[in-house]
Amino acid sequence: MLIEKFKRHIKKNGYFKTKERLELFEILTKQKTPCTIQRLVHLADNMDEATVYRNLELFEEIGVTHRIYTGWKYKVELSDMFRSHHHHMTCDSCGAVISFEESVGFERELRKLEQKYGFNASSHSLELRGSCSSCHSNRFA
Amino acid sequence: MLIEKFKRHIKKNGYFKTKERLELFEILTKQKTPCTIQRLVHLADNMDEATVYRNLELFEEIGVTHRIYTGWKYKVELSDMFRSHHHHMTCDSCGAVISFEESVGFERELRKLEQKYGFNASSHSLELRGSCSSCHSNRFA
DNA sequence: TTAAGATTGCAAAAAATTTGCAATTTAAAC
DNA sequence: GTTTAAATTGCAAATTTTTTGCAATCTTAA
Repeated sequence: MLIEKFKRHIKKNGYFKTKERLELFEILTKQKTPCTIQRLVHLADNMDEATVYRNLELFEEIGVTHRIYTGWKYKVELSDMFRSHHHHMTCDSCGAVISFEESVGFERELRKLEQKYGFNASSHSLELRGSCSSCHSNRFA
Repeated sequence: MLIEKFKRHIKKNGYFKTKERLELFEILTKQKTPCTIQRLVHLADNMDEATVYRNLELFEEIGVTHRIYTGWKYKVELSDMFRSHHHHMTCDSCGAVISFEESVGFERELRKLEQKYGFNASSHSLELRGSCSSCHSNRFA
């Protein structure tokens, strides 16, 4: 269970496992696409805004979540620790967010890159913007 | 000259070429790394904050700039129209931002991806986070 | 069960962004 | 060059987002 892993992770990092943190995590697990902070504040309506902010910061610090920039705002989603590694394509016309896994070929390119620059990548993000298949097939509709 | 191209682009889109816009553009051309909005507001200290915001929005709308999420904030930089296509690696320990061009192999993967999902990508961003060569070679210093 | 320390809610402050409007600037027509 | 209509700016105020201090509450480990 994800939630169990989360509890362990929180403890391992020396923090308390509070009902607010569990709930915020639950909310995050339910999201199909990355979520703005405002939306999370809204969804977590039984806890204080400040608590949401403080916990999102904590989550990011201990690697539970990460932020990505999709469309026009940055958004939050569970990190690879709790969700399989993936990237996004965002449709500028309908707003759809399509997640995809990265290819072996892409990983290989990434490794080449790290080698070339002596850079040690702990994470990476790849975001595409454009138009999804249903939007550009309806272009003249 | 970049600035000439910028002037033409502004006109082509039906907007006025004001000294504020020219100056903001100049500032952008001088940045070696992506810049937070706050920093731009600071650099453009002879124009009103609201003007900076309004013009950055305009620049984004007509494709002069784009935003990327680097480190912890999103930042603004000139788009491919005014700067050669590239991506970034950000060092989490010293904050250095290294720009790199994308490889042919990577482009190929991208095209495969578009084909697979019928997605028409008008732009994409790839951001790496991690530690740069000088930082991890000094890890034990 | 208790005590120490972490976390929360609340209220207020600070920071970031947006908006309305009068004054100014721009571009195009004369 | 003037003139004129429309776009843009600066300013002040409003709004929205994020952060902070602190007392009350909750969590953990003993």
